[in-house]
Amino acid sequence: MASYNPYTSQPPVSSSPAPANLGKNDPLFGWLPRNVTSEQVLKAMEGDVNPFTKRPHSAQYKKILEARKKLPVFGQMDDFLKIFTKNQIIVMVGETGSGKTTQIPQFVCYSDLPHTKGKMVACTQPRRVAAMSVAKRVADEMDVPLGKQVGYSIRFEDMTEPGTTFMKYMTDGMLLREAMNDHELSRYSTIILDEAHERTLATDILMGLLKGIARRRSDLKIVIMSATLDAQKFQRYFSLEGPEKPAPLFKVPGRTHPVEVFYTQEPEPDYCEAAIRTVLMIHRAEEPGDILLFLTGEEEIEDACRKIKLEADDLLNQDPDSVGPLVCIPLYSSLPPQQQQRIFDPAPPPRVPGGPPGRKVIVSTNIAETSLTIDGIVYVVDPGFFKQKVYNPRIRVESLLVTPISKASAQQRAGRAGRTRPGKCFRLYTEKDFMTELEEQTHPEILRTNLANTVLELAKLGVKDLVHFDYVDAPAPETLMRALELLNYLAALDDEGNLTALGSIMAEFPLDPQMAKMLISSPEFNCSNEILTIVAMLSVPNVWLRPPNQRKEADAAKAMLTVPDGDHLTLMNVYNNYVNNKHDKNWCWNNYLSARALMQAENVRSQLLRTMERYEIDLVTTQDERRLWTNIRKALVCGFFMQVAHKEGEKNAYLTVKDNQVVQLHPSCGLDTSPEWVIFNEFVLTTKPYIRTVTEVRPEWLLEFARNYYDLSTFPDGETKRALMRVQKKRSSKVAGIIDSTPGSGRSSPGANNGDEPKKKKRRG
DNA sequence: GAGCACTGC
Repeated sequence: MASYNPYTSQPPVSSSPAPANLGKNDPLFGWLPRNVTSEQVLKAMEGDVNPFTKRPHSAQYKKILEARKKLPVFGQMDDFLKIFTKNQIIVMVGETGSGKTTQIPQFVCYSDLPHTKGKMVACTQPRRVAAMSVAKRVADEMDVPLGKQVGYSIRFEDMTEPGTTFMKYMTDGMLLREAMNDHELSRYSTIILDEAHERTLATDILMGLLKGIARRRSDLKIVIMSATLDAQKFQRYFSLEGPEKPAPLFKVPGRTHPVEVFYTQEPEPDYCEAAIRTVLMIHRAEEPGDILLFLTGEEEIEDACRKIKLEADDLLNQDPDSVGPLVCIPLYSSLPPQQQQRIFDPAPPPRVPGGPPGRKVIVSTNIAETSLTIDGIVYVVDPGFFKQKVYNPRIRVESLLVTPISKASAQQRAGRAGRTRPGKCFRLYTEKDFMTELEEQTHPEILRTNLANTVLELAKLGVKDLVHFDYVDAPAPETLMRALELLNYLAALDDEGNLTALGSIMAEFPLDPQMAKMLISSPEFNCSNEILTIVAMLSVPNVWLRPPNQRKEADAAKAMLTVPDGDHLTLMNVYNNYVNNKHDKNWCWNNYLSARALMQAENVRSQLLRTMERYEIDLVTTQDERRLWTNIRKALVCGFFMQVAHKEGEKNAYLTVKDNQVVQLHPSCGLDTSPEWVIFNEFVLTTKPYIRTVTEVRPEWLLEFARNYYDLSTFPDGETKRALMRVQKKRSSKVAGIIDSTPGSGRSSPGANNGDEPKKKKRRG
């Protein structure tokens, strides 16, 4: 045998097939997959031939390599490779600036050699932009074109080449999707979960899955990358051989500058006012350097920017010799990208040459804590609050609450001051409160959210017992019960909790179960074309723009597009008009519509259409408009029968069916009457309990298309139940009238409204 | 008569 077989002394955890024989001049000649030394890797990296493409390394490559060598993680390659060789699961901690996201996956590729066995290395990210930009960087570092050996996969964009790509960055949600149709994730030899400490829903579910897969697939290696504070928890969670053997930890220091932290002496009663005062104090008294202030939402941010600007201009006029000019830049996600770019503008120049330098203040939501990094920040002002989604399973409502941040979050915020040079962080709470009042970690998303979608995904992932699934943190039983109950009513799960054929298709759609059910049912009502549009519109951010100084004009424009029969029909009408106006941005602008959101809706619509085609769900429509609208409203009932409210009393007060929550129509609602029965897309708890995106429905549809849920014997007593009973009585006598066609036995008169004809509308008010 | 923390499929 001429060539050496590299697999004879392979460690037991691997069961990979033998690679193609390598010639003596191949940079990988003689390497033992998963038993590669740092000497071998360094030699290959510094060699003239790219070991993965067999092409000469470019000059650019060598330059980048020199920069990579300065990263803290690079100096620990040897340690990493040793620990990777010896273990199936590793927990790795690398602080900001360590280079872990770009380097560790490359080290893994050099050791694992996935391309020699037809496998891939995956590295997940919580955000799309991160997956894209890191993949681009790593492709450059490995001297390959993006989308070939190194690629990425995110929703709407697959930049990989089957058979060529062996290093794939992807969003955590995307890997979860793949797992639904490949329960063992068999395409991957190593899976790296990055930013695990963020505890997104997808990462949490992946951790549970991977723990199970690791037991069945000894050839799969797993690397969990996280921030310091969470490492122990993950080490314990991934101790496959019992609690006394936690998963090994690999730790890399960060490369940041020290940040001095200051606390207030007393608690601040008004954090917004205190924040503004602190920013101005820094501006007056501290060395040059930009400021980052964390507030909780758009309104607070815009208000603070106005006030800071006013006061700073005053200071500049009073004392131009010692105070420089100041610009204040708001930052939150609903700002158009162009305005978000402003955060990278340089600070303003001195007002006069040689005068005091200018300063930039960024007033931001939590988006600047994780998603966006801004270089040049020297001062952080942290009032200690953020808006958090919380779910109340009892009344099935998610709401946003201003809550104190966690210690981990406070640490992260402070760190934003030390990216380019030593900085300062001003915390607007006392040190005692920091020590005693703040939680260690932010609650993971799985504990704060409606899990209907997740439970359906888990069922599709083959998890039989959802309650006893090995969660890193188990959700509240009531939240799981609510999800199981909804999915059972939607017929996605049977009474034993098993996934039905319908549920299996529902899970394929990137939609909430109610919307998936509605879409799948819609061909029966000859309106799948329209329901598809409505579902797409409901999946994107609000399309209505309402600039503060043009509210009247915006409302008038909205009225022109409103369909008084229901907000769902209005959404469809907006989309159709958008398409009829050739997707014109100016048309959007003139009608106070967000072109960005409408483009997104179009994108989502075409993705959903592809899934429909895959499952042969017909795209059909009804020609007659009034008939079409009725059919659409019937199809709505098939998904949203649990989100129905009944008008009770005089003053537009509604009561949700079964839950008996008192709610009102949201002021954005376009109905011109207040109908007796309405279906709603969401229940929001803001200043009052509101139902938003509302359409009128007929009670007989509820009884007909959602028989199980509208089994009146399960209803609490009350006006809703009595009203439904009257409808039921009428229906049964109508049915009796049809069966026993004796004249006069049926109550219904000929030509009674059968639901296909429009009703006359009463004007409200 | 009111919003819209942030992601992801």
